[in-house]
Amino acid sequence: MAHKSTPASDSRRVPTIEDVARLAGVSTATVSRSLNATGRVREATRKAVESAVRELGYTPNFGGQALALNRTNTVGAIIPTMENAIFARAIQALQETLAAQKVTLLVATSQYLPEREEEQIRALLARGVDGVVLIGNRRASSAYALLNARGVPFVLLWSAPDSSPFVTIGFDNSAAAIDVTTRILKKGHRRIGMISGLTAHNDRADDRVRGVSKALTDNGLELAPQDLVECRYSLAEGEAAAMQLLQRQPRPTAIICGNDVLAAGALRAARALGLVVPGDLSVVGFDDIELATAVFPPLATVRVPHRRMGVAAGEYLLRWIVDGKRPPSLTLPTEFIERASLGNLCDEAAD
Amino acid sequence: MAHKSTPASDSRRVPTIEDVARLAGVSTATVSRSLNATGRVREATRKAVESAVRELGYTPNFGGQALALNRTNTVGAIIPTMENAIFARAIQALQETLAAQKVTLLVATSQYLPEREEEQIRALLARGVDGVVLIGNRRASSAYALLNARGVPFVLLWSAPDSSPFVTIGFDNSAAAIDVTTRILKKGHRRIGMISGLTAHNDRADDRVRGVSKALTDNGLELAPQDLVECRYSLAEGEAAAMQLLQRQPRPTAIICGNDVLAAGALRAARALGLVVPGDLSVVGFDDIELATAVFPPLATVRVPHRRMGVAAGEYLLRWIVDGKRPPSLTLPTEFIERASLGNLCDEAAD
DNA sequence: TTGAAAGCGCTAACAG
DNA sequence: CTGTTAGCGCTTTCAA
Repeated sequence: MAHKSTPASDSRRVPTIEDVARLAGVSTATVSRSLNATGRVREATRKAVESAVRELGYTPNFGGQALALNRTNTVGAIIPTMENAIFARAIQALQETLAAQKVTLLVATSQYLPEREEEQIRALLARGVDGVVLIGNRRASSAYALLNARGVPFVLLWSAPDSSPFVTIGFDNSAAAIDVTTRILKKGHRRIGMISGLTAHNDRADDRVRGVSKALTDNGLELAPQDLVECRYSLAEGEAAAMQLLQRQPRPTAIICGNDVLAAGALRAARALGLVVPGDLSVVGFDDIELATAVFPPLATVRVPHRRMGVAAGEYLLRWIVDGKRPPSLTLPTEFIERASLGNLCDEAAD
Repeated sequence: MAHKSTPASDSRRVPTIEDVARLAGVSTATVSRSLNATGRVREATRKAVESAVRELGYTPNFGGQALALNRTNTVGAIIPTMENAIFARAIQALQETLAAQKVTLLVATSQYLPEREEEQIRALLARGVDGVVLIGNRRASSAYALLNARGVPFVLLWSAPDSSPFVTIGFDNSAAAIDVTTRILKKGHRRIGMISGLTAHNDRADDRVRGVSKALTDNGLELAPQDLVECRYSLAEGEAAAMQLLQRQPRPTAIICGNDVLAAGALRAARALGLVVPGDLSVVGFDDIELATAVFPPLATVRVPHRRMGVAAGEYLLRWIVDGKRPPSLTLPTEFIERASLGNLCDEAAD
């Protein structure tokens, strides 16, 4: 008791709601009500509380609040990597959207490894996140089971609904790839190679390959096994993959890449082989990150709705967390961005 | 009481330590001890607890744990931006280091804005982070005051100790810039321009400018106001800045850039003006991110100890959090990376 | 409009 | 080696 009556002297101690209550001459309940604007509080009281808060520099204790509310105001996102800018814009937008509602974003990376992703899901859940954002819609059911067991709302980005019964906010990778391929065909290209990210656990990569393949088939061509090289999303691997494709005889006149990083690698390979882009070879990327215009020639690519996905993910999740009602999926458009790396084979022939 | 005796029927409820205790036939204290390996527990008991945990799918409640321990096992980092890869590798390394000790990393961005950074510090503190990582060592004292008031350990990355009394883990930006400049001078360049990030609230940028300036002065040259252009760290602004420098008569034979993104922009400007790099113009960057070798010609640049800073930040902070003892600062070496974008003016003259 | 008091789930003395 | 118990700081009935 004697201990309780003099804690104010302990100036180094982080102030609690009780300190505020004491200083304002009210109860802790009133402080809480006043701060959270829940329940009516007389204006004078509110003012008193406010000034006590200011004087003490009070901030609600996170643990206490989380415990009492059974809510952490935290959302977790697991992205494959932070090493390139692919997910940065979406994450940034997500963070801003959440922050506007006083919700913090926890970002983890999976390095494109399913086990690592599941580990991270577990970690986020253990930290009591109120919602989760994942990239892509194909993963082991055990991952979804974790989320469902806790009843934590989650949305999947970067993919279209697919057959998946989950909330998806993204775009149709396959359709986008079909569109790209069709445009390349229209330019007169017939020998087309593709460099893809590893499709094994990556629905986006897989869908893009399918799209290219379908478009070719629909036009009486085909994406033969040797026309497709899979590798990790790095400049060096993209370069090596392009080298491989360009060694073939006759070599492709166009290479479609699973993302802009791979495409930049392909550009480097072309240069190493003394090939001129787009004169000897056309290259198209995917994502439209800043890198696409940093290289030369600038990359024709597919612009993906980075920010809109991030914003929508935040909004959907926040609403879901509050009202408990699962939102519908959302599919956004992509846009083909024409740039110098894609050349017109017909024109050239006419040269 | 009647309520308390049947909660197990409530299968949807997230299990608590009490459920585990009940199922294992022990007390909650024993469960806690067993799980946290604090205090001796008989092997058989431990096994029983373990199986109960597994059966219920129990995970400690974050709020409860945070409240009891007065520790969230969370560290926050505030970086200027996620849009380019500059900080990605360090953050990744930091995250891995922390994760190994079951500590989660919270990443926020400040967009290079001091007010925004302070806001984020406040937010992190409100979330009860146990430690904080910031970039750079110059900021308003109010920012440091926030940290100190809460007594939260924090480290500053990317800079050298400077005059700052805080724990710094980084490198000497000025020395690195001097080194770069000296090398360029050795190559015979005499008209040297510089593109810098905005130095106003950015000690790294400022130190790099100082370094270049000092090296020039020491060699009987100078960095005149019109030889230096400041802009934001984007490709487009870097390009515009380079345009400005290259319009001068006589134009510089070398441009030193505050980072690789700016350098990539300079490369684009050179190309737009029909200048060949390094024949007509040399360009050097800073950071050595992947972009440096994605562009053509590949950028000579300064390799910064990204990963080592991230790892050290994690280790220092963890130790500090645990034992309460402030660690010393750490200054790491940088390395000049010679690549094709830097040409030899003497040789050329000799051609 | 306000206060008293009962938890939220967990840990750490303290006893045994 | 294990159980009892007293909080950690906050929110939220329930009364007044």
